[in-house]
Amino acid sequence: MKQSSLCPKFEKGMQLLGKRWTGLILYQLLSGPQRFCAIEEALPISGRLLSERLKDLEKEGLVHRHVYTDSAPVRVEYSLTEKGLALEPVILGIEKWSQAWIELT
Amino acid sequence: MKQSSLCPKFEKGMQLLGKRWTGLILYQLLSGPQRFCAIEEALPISGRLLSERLKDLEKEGLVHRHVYTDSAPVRVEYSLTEKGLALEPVILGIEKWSQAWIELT
DNA sequence: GTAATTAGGTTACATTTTGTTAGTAAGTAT
DNA sequence: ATACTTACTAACAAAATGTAACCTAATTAC
Repeated sequence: MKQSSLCPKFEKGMQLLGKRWTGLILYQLLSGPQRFCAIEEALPISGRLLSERLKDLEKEGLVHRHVYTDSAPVRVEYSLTEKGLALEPVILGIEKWSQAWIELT
Repeated sequence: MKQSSLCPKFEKGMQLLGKRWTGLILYQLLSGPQRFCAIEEALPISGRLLSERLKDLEKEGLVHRHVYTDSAPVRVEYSLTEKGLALEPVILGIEKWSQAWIELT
């Protein structure tokens, strides 16, 4: 791997979205705060990876994690931060492009 | 992995962009048709993977491959198809988001 | 009291995908 | 004949992913 003349911010941003599941998880959260199991059911992703991705996204500040300790079993809700929400147009753009251009085999 | 109620077109589109390097390769081609070695130099990607990704993108119809046999050594030029070019706003959107929100550690 | 259930994970391990390095084919230049 | 170039491909190690089983703590069913 060589040096690139790419903007490091852009490179990092692409690395985030260019990771499997990230886009779909963010898309799912666009419809509102959701619990772990709700996201797991909505996407064809396994619990292991969902957990891993949510941890990444939280670390990068795109997703917020809120634990409700009042009820049991514990409920954990994930929601988009301002930074995550700022990706909405991009994600909806991908959705539109897919509708327009992708053909199913 | 479970069933999802996701739109299959969107899922496939995300799968494309959610593959490592795809976004950066398309970004690079936005600046015009380019040769294999030019893309390789512009991005921190190895020849093996660049070759693999370009083959994928060609198969999906986002990229066109043109071989110039007149000169030697052979020149191969890659360019965006209409379908690939249609992703321009999305890719530039990711660039803008990265500039605005990514902080370098 | 014992067993089963639920939510949100984690561990262990097989399979795939990546990254790295070396090598190939066809045609030039020396 | 030897070296050099472009655009790859083969071989193999390292990392990421998919799959299944298990864990903890509280709650309910029997």
